[in-house]
Amino acid sequence: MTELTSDSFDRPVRTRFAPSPTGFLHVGAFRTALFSWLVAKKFGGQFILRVEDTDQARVVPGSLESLIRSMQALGIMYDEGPDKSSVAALDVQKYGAVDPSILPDFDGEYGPYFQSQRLTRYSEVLEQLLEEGKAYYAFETQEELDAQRAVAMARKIPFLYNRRYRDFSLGESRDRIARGEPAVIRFKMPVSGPIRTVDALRGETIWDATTMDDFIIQKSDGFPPYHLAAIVDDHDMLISHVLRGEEWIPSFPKHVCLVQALGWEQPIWIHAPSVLGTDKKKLSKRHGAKPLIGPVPELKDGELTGDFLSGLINQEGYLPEALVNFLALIGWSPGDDREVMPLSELLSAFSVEAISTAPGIFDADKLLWMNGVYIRNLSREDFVQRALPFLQNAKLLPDNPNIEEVTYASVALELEQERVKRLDEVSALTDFFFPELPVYSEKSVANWLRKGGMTTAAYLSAVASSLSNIEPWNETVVEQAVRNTGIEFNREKGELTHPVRVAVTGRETGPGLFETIAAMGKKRTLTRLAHAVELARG
RNA sequence: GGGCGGUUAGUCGAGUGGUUAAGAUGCCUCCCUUUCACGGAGGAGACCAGGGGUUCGAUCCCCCUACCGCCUACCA
Repeated sequence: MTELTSDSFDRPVRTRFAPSPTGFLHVGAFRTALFSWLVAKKFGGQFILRVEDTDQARVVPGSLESLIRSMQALGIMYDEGPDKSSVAALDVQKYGAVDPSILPDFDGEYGPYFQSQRLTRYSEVLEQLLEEGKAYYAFETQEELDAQRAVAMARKIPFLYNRRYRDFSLGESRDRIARGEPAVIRFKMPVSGPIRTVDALRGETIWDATTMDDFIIQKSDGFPPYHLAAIVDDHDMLISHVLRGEEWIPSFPKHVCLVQALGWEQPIWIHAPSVLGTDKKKLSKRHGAKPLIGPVPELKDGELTGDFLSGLINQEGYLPEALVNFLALIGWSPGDDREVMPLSELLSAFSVEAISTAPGIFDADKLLWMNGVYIRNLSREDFVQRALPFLQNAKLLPDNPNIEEVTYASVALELEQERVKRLDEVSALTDFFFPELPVYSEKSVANWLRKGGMTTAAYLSAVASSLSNIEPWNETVVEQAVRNTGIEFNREKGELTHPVRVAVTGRETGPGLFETIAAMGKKRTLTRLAHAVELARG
């Protein structure tokens, strides 16, 4: 088993997250990025963001900005990666505009960090491989390959490229290219024998070379595919630990052979387990995963559609810190029974060895619980600060509220804090505070207003008149007044409070009755009481 | 079809050649409370995927099978 501590590894620890800008950042990809970040920070190393945009056709406008904003929101930022100038050099049409204020001024020493800007470096490597006879030009067209594949499929035998051009002379190939013939470059994999790979978590795997073919390392458009670009960049960027998703395991031997052919030292390879949806299928942009930051236009059959997906953080109201905590626990655990752990604690508890090899399911119920825990742990001020925008989204608060409006909303918010599990719930929880009259739920009116009829009407009138005289208007005095009236009417417990609650809030559940009344103020309370008296009379 | 990876309650997961197999979430009950939520106390829920070995003894070690997943592109 490869040693995993930084002491046993003579290079500084550097890890990377290397997404392709083909959509929004979702929880599955982010979980793996988080693991990478944790490894780097655990050993005082650097975390790099590298954009894998070698497939130019799949670049989606806006995905780059969404990616960076999400990482920023989650507090998992890169030490090296896209900066103002490298982003400015991008085709705005293709990548979408990126607000420069979210970008760092400098990218780092090993850039550029966009693969599309590293083409000359790939050519160098390709040239070397060609010269050393470790790679070769191949002239099949896409159509020819497709046809061959179809034949193999029909005969139910595995398709392997026939290596037709493996031993062609380089000179002859170059002539054909000079004549304008399109070609790709393929890497010479061993034709037979065992290929050994070592993963830090899963140990050694022996692969049979006869089941592998000579894969493409330069496409006919001149771009390298992932297999080549990632290997070159990981080397050039001095990546010490390549931590990626387990979907890369099948191509692991290709990467190991490439590194070997180039005479480079293997990084420590770590394949983290997938994050699955409730249906046990891997979460992906196309399957069940939601964006961290939204809204994001959905990509359907390669086309952007108007079905905007909502963001977990800014629209559904999950706290970034709760998300980070929760996600860290999918595929990793501290080894004891701790679960609610802020980032700093996650960092000190983290270890590569404790990463699991088994995929984990994204359990939305448990996330909801944990989000509630984090919301309750927020200071009142912090909670209000974060919740206010959700009230504005719901139009309960104007876009430019005055001081009084903010103060009133803040008090309402504070009363609901311990009940909130997602920030977007605050509107439904506090909406009755705002209009002159709340929406009276039919059920509540029937149960607590109409049922008592004239008796209830009399009781509520008495409550109203008693409240109209009190001074000062605060929770204690309000409670005293209501309770005294209740006693006069021989009411206690629910009989005493429920009709009043329904009268002033329109519903049966909510924060403490007296603090609610105190918060709403005298005018609003009396207006509602008067209305409820009418409702009770039928 | 082939290759690879995975398998401890619904879910997340700890764990060890001998344990009553942690804990959390979700569910249920009770307590607290004016209600809801929070909090507190309990409860149900796992033949440790199945079958063979090895062993005095296997959830743990080995083999086989099943199931699930991933890859099988001039995508990443």
